[in-house]
Amino acid sequence: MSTTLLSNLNESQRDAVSSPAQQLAILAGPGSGKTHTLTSRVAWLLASGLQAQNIIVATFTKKAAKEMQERIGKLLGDDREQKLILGTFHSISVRYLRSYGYLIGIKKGFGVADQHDSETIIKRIIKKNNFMADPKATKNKISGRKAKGGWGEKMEKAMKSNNKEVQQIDAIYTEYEATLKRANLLDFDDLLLRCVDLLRDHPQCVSNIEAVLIDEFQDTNLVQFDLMRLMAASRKKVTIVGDPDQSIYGFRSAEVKNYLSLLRQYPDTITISLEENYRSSGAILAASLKIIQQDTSRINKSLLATHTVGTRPVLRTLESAEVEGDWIMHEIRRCVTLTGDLITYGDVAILLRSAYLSRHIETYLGKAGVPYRMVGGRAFYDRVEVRLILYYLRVISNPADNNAFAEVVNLPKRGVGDVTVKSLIEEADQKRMSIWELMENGPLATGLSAKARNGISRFMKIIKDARKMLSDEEGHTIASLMKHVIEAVELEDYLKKTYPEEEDYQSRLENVKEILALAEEADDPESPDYNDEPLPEVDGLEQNELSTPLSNFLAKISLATDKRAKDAEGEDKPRVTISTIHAAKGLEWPVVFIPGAYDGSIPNGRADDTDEERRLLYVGMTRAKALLYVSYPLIDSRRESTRPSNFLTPTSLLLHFGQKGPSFSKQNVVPDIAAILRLEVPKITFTPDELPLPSQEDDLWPEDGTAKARPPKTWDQWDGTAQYGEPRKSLAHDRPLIDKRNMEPWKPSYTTTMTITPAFSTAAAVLREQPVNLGGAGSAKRPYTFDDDEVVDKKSTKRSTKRPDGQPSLAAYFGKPQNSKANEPATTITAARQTHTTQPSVSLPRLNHRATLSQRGNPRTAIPAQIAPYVPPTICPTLSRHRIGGTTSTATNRRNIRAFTPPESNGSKYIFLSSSPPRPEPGRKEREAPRLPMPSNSINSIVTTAARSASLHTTTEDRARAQPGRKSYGARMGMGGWEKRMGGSGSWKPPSMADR
DNA sequence: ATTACAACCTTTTTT
DNA sequence: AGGTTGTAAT
Repeated sequence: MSTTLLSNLNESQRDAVSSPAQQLAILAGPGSGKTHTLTSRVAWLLASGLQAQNIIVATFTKKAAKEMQERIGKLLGDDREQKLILGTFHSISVRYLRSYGYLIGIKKGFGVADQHDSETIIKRIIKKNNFMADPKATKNKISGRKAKGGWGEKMEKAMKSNNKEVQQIDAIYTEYEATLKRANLLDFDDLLLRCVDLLRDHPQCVSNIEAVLIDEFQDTNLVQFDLMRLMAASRKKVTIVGDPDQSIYGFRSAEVKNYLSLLRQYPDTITISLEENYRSSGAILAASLKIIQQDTSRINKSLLATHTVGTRPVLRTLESAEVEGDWIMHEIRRCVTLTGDLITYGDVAILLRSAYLSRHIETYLGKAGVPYRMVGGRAFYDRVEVRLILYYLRVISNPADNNAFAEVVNLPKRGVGDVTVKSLIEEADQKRMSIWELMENGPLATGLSAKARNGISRFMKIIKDARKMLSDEEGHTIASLMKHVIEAVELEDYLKKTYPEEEDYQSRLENVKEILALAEEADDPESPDYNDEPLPEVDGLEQNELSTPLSNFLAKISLATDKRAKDAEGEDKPRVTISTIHAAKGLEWPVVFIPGAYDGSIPNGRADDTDEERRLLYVGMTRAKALLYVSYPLIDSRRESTRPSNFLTPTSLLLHFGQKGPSFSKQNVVPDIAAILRLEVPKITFTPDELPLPSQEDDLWPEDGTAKARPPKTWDQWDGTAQYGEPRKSLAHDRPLIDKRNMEPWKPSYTTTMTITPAFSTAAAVLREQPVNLGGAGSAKRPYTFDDDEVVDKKSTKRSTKRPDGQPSLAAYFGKPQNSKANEPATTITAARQTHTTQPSVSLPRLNHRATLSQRGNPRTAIPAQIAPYVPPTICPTLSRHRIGGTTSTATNRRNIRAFTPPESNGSKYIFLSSSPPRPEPGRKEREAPRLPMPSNSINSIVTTAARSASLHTTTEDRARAQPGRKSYGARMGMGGWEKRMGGSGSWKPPSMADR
């Protein structure tokens, strides 16, 4: 068992999983197999004799918890994973509070106040007191203080403080807490704080706990750190996994410093770093590393590419946010079309700093018929119809919940307006009771109109009826309560009236059904309701259930971040994903766009921690496997002019980005993508005329973002984009952009043998788009578009003599010592490339093949064994397939799940290599604790790793010729096939089955 | 005076 | 999409 467990891991992962250390810190860079390692660690602990019910695994998101449980389940093969105490910090806290909360005076049936509730309460308090504070900011401040361990002494200081603002927040805080208490609500921070109280005062609750494992440790705040310590108090066996570079929740009081606190708290902590990246191309990693290294205060940590260098990331300037949307749509189409079926819509993600930035993008995707789904958009639970039902249930569960009462007393409209509600709340507050009690008990100071009074009593009647059902012996399932509400408010009629559009109405009805189904699931004792095992009995401690099935159901939903984007019909259809960067953490896609990379957006104007904004960009970039596009408009959606993000302007970045999308007709672009995705290189055959694209190149918009007129594109049916020079408005957005064929991803026809002719490429353009363009003639001409004088003016002269600091030399890329003359190989490359581009057409490699279509019509094929990329022994096939997060398209998943057979050892057949050579790791065995990771030469290591891959894997004649010294690396990996193919003839031929 | 509705403006990130 | 503001209807 243990051997099987470990055989799926690389060396450092194995060390981590099987470490006997009491306290273990795993620093895991992006794409390093973090989840895999953590799940294996859990399995390992179980195998070594720990009991599942005595292990706590805390994650940060519900999604992560779910995935973790599934993966542990798969690893174990029995049902023990069900017994783990596994969930988000918040949900684990709720479980403890439910069972033991009585010990610290928590009242039965307590509810959870979510973000929205907290905000409305604060808003009301602000209004009532005529404060000028911003509710959201205030909420964050209050939450921040609570997350730092409560109000305590700080409040006392504040009382004495003369600072008006502090005093104000203080007043709001006091009233806010009182309101929550009266309504028997705990907010998110309370859940953690109260649980800390509980475990501190009654450590017996966790006396059974044998091990505590924390995921995404860099996102924990001080309270969560305390919680971890308290949970682990009895055996002090702790494993944490995290990456300081991916700390993006500082705004929510996450403390990167917690890692240091850990070392202080447990001086014997062993730290192990996972450095190999199994996700991204070398070029993407190199660029990402450049970004994150701008933060000089960070713990330097290296990142080692295991994939080929691949195509340079793109940094694109566009005229406006609108054009940016249009451009993204075209680039997506270009990717999908020109790579054959290597890339589908499901492989593409658009990651945003802010959700609202999606507007223009959605418009254009919608117009072009590109299917997409929005993650982190309005959640399922935020839909009006769902909220209505849930808030009714909350009043039913807890009539003292004024918030919920106010939310739905006039939904649907019953003639109870804002004014009435407001005065009721105020009176109730004054009398220290709930509105409900107020209405039940006493004479009202508030004068109510007959209409309002009538409306309120109709509302209360519905609630009372439901509560009668609740106290009845039978018929008090959650679903039956829901049905009662749905009927009583005539929800269907209401929805039909409010949303007359049939489609809209139907989808809302679907949501109602969905929430009903959820309730039925919760009612069903048979359903495998994840994570609802009661806490294990602890000797000498009584559990006292504080929640009812209903309140538990509601609490769970409050904690559900899970945007139920379950579109049953769309499940099979690949879709472009649009998401915030935050919500994309832990996920990966072959192609990633990061639009809106302008100053004010990233870094965000409201953010006060620039380093965190930078990390956010880093997280976004490292989601990409093969292609990465960063872009910014010169005019944002508010029509204000912008400057590119400061993170992207340093000179040292120039080499790492291209200015526009790659030329897919260049011979290594598509094969490299295939290699990174571990797919067969598609056979691409079509005539240019048939291309459902206005251009094969990313040349529809000028690279500097100006609106200059461009030569009209001769492409039938194309009418939208040839009109540069017109004012922005006049782009023909409302006309159909593309003809019918484009509604579907293009599929290659196998009857026509064809080549792609670069329609508008000049030699210079082609040069500029070389996947790894390191400053040859093409880029020297008009290197980059930043309005950074220094760069534009000096570069062309400076480049050949002296490099700006931190700018890796060409030599570095090719693995030569830094001090060798850099421009020598450059000229050679240039010459070779020019020779190359004099050929009229460039063929993409043709490979015979295409096994039977895989399940459910997915036209893509996994790599058949005989042409599989070579994998060096250290890189385990399953790991390279590992994926974190499970929400990319099913098509993607399917492809990745496919068994991968390492090739037999006849190297000469392998064509598109991936993966870097094994890296010797001297001294790794005698690891000492605690150890701050990494020598600081990580820049070099990534660059040279990338360089080796380049020379090994990017298989063009010109590059091969440009590097006389290359063979010293190359021989190792069986270049025989290439040697033969290149044969010295000078005319490059794509590899094909004919060669076999 | 209160409520309902249409038109406009503004959007950080989330358990 | 939410919130705010202005205006018509009750």
